[in-house]
Amino acid sequence: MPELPEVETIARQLRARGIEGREIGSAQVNWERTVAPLTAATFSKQVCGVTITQISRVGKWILFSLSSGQTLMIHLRMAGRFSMEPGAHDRLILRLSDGLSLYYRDTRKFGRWRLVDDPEVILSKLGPDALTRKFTLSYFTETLRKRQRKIKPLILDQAIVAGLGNIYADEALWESKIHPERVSNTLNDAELKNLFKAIKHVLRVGVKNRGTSLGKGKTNYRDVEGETGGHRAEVKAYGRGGQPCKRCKTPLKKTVVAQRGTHFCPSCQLR
DNA sequence: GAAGACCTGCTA
DNA sequence: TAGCAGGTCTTC
Repeated sequence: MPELPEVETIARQLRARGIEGREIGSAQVNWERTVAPLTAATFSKQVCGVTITQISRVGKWILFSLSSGQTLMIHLRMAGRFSMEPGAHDRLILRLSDGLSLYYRDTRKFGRWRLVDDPEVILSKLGPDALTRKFTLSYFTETLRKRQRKIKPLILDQAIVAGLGNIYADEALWESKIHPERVSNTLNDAELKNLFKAIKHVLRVGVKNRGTSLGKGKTNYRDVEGETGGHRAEVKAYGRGGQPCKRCKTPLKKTVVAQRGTHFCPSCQLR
């Protein structure tokens, strides 16, 4: 569930909570696959006594730089979240200096904590982060022209551009009036530019609103403080099948594209 | 490409 | 009870 804006919100809040500079006294791993391929014992041993020097984000990854020289790379997948308070479904707990604890909660157990010597082993497989200057219009244009693939799965592909997930992909396509099944190399210059700008726009606004929370319950997105994201009210396409388009009033359609639920306006997003 | 796997919980 | 969910990985 968390995409770039949600992950960025969480990284900012972890810094605001003073996690940087704290030493890990011990790690309690309650679901061993979270730290795979390491075992819980090896993971705990390797992070014990190590200080978290810096917290950053690339795409949907959260990076904890460690004083040991290693990097703890965390991917929240569908339902991972952090809390400063204990709760149900805590899969990993870091006991930090000064009595502070950091709780990693993950109802669906999909999230992964990777302890690596060199983060590039993972990061080099990603395309540029959508909100950095590395993600340029010329890169985007050249990359999409070379491909002959439906546009929605292309912009969801983290090796092309890192950060978009199913919500913001639908939002960016709605914003730029492009049908999700358009084939990438049929897009003209104006369309490519509009889509590029829309991707940056929807993600920036998403960050400003501290992410998007939809449904209810234990798998719904919450930030570190337990708050829902404020972007829900700004969503134009995702989850709005059957409701009127906010541009032209035509009822939006919900279909499946590349095995993902997809929401679009059949009137203003032309194929 | 598509389908299944990994998981649990919510909704219809 | 079946179907679906904000993500990715593996295997056809």
